[in-house]
Amino acid sequence: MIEGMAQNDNSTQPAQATQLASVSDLQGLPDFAAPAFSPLYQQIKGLLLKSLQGGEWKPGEAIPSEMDLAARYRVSQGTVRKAIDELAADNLLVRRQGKGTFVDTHAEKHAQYRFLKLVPDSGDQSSEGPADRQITECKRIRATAEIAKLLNVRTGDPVWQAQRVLSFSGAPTILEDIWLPAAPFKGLTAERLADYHGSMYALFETEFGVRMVRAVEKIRALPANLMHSSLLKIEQNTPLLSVERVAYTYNEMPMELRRGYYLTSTHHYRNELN
Amino acid sequence: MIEGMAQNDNSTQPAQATQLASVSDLQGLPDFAAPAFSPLYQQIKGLLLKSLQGGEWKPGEAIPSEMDLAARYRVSQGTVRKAIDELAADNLLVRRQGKGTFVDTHAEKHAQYRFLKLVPDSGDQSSEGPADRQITECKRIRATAEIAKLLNVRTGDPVWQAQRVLSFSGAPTILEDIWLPAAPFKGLTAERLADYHGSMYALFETEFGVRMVRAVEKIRALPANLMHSSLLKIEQNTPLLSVERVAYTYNEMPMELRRGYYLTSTHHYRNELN
DNA sequence: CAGTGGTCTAGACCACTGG
DNA sequence: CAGTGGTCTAGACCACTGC
Repeated sequence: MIEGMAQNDNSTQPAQATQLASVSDLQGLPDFAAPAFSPLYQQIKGLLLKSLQGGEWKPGEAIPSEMDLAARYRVSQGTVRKAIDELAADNLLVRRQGKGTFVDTHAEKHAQYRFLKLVPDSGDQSSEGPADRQITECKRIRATAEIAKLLNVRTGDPVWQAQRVLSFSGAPTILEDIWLPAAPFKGLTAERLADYHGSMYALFETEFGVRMVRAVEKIRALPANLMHSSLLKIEQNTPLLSVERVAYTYNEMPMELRRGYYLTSTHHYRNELN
Repeated sequence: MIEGMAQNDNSTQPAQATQLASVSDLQGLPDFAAPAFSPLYQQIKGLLLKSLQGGEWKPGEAIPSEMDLAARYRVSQGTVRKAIDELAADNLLVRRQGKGTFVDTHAEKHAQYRFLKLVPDSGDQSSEGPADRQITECKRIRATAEIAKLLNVRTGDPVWQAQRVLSFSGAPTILEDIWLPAAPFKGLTAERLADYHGSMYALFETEFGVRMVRAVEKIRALPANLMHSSLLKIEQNTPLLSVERVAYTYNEMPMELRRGYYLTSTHHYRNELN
């Protein structure tokens, strides 16, 4: 099927965008639905995405060269290039001049804290040592309606519930409650969480083949309750930054719910707006 | 000088990247300094940026067509295109197929709340009416050392200090303290702030020619003090989201310091991570 | 219909990496 | 040195806008 796409009949004329049979044709959408023109490079992007999801190329590995992909899909290098450009912009791929294009991974220095935006007030991330991680809980429970909805599973489905405390320079600073659908994370234990050296998302990739691609956070201020105060060693009602994060893998599939409580006396959440 | 750049001597061969005399040559940097190769399209981007800063094209206006710019700079359309692509990605320009490329502006629907990430918990931004804005203060003061440093002016320099309260559906929700360097905002008054229909950044553009391009926020949780509680009509010590924002115009020049205090009982700060 | 941005190709050369 | 991504060009045609 790959072979048949976007073939150009006239070899002296450059090929133009060729429309594959679109999904809407098969679904019998009404005529007033937009014809959904999609340029060639978007279709290529879709095919690359499918290969990434399917695990044809694993995190950290190189994908075929632009020339190879151009040959495979029967399009020009420039078209492949544009597709890869977009995937690189989405942080799914990483280009390295002279070496190749690689599947991005959380298991690398540059992406160590990709989703953690809490930084010391000094601004110097490296001034403080690596975070000390303490797993305080890891058990299998049944999803409440609320959790189930956010994780896109059914109420009562099995999910992992974990809790951990992160300390910087010995000071407990972050408390996190984490929920994961049980199925994709079969075999998770507190030990594996505790023993792993690297970010939690790197572990998800390495041990379970689940790559987080995107996340959405809802941030609030709220007073520390009894649990917060005892685990973070602060007084009750101390204002905490509440960060509810839903992380998604490919296909907008939610794979993690994380409720973080950040102590912001010596750190702050840093955000850039463009 | 524009005419002389990147001229191609050989008309049968495509031109290659031509290196203009670089700044470092003039500054006599040591030899071990990187030669700072910069591709043609980056140089074009720089020239476009200079025209934007210089006000050659004003917010909302169309810039010359890609073909015109290619002719002006003596490069191919593709090279201009790539320069514009980057400026569009930075939200400095907006492309509109069939119409042209325009200087982006805050004075438009799609950018109305570009820097305000507080949304109602319902998620439906349009469910609540437009914010009710109440200016509670606008006066000229002398910059404290702290304010001066963030605004990149000298301690004691004149700055505007304004305060306002935003209410959604009648409920006070946001309190903002705002500091602006006095010089670029000559003639600001509480009336002008109050009377203007549109975002504050749109006013800055329209009335003072100051276009905010980028901003950085530091977010914390803190307890409401007396002032917060009275202006937002809440109890003291209610946890508030504290959002300190520094907004920059071209050239990384800070032009506004804004300290926002958000009530997060019915709203939350929404952030997307990629 | 002309003019704009958007897509696609083919081919050349440059910059960088590693054997 | 070969192989990779990065830049640049020239030219063609497509999609969209507005007169």
